[in-house]
Amino acid sequence: MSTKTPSRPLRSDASRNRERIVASARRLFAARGADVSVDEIRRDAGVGMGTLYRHFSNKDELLDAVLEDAYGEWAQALRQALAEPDAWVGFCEYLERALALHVANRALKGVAAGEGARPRAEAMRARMRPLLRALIDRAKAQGSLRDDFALEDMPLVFWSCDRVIDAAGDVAPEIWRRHLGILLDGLRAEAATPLPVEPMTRAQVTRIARARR
Amino acid sequence: MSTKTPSRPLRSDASRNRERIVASARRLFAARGADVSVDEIRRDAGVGMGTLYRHFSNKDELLDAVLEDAYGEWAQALRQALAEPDAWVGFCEYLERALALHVANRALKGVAAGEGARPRAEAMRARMRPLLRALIDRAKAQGSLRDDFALEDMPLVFWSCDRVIDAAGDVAPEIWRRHLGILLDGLRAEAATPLPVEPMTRAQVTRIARARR
DNA sequence: CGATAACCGGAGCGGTCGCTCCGCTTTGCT
DNA sequence: AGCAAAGCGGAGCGACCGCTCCGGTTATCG
Repeated sequence: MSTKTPSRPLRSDASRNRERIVASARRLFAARGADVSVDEIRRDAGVGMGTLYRHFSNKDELLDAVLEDAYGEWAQALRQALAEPDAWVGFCEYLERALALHVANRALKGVAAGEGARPRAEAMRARMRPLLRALIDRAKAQGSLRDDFALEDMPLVFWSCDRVIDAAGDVAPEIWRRHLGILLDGLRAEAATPLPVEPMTRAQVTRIARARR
Repeated sequence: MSTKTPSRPLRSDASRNRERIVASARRLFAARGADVSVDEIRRDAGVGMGTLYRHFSNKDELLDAVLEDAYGEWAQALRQALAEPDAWVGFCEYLERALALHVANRALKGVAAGEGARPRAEAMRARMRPLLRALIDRAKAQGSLRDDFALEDMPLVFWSCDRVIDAAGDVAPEIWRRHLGILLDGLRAEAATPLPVEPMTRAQVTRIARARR
């Protein structure tokens, strides 16, 4: 009800306040993740609670709106990776760029795996899925990515690296690159050893995402 | 003040209640992790809040006491791993057994990396550290574990796998084995590619642990 | 058996959180 | 200029959390 294009344009004070909320939310969510409180955001923006909740019907909607740019950068990282002539390099660069975005914007945590009730994120994942599949297939065809890697293994990589980013915080802000390096060494075709468990099914991935909201 | 051996033995109702609290806590913490509320535990045990807090001066102390057996099993997994003739197999089995314990007892999450103010856990880590170093050095000497792996990389493995266990929950309860499999493939000496970042220092690991409580 | 210290339960405190409600103010059209 | 509608701020709700406090109960010992 609140973010739909209204019949009348916003009153000047309203649109000004909306911008201030978005700016504060963007800054605070990026710096400290999705569990910054709405109260802190509205204080930072210098508005009341009522003002915030007239523009965004709940916290998830605010998050989703504020993250829209980040979704775009994420999608661009994927397109750039596909443009890379070497399939393996492209695959690695995708992960590096996507995770660098997670470092710069800690509210992105969990978005790759589909957590939160955030329709824009859902839409982005749907658009990206075929590209991601292409990236993976291309690297497999090249013989560089291990053949038993599945699209549904992607959440493992993001869960894993996101956790390292979160845990290390400001104390070891670059250590996720080391973790990703080890993981990538394990994803090379030459390193492959039979894995003890089949990948998740799409249904499982979806159920896990749905359970986390 | 509460768990020290008292001058007098506990009154019969007191010791009975203590056992009920420990039993409930063990079951609930194991099933759902450390953030089960103390209120739920005391209700499950059928006692009042006062009773619980006379026996354990705070939640962390209850956790630490209840996890003591688990610490023992963990240490035993490490000793068994060192007894294994093949160094690499020993290394792998240590991780598999330790993480299987994390699945059976979700309150163990974060213990490997030193989170929480839990003295018994701290003591166990101190006792285990030299053994762990031996396990790693032995596997490196054998030429199976990559040479640039450091003791301080261990938290990466536990953070990473714990996160997968947590995320997958009951939907894909075995998928952590797949993740660990990929990670282990990346830890093999033959798979090693130069890593982009130095391992954490001991000081960093300590600071991270201290920050998380 | 009666005294008393130890033990009991749970209401309630002070703190989070996301979110609602409503009396007052401002804006922008007429 | 006047006025209704739109927008405003923030107190406060209800649900959590870990933990404290205290009046009533009960086990244990002389």
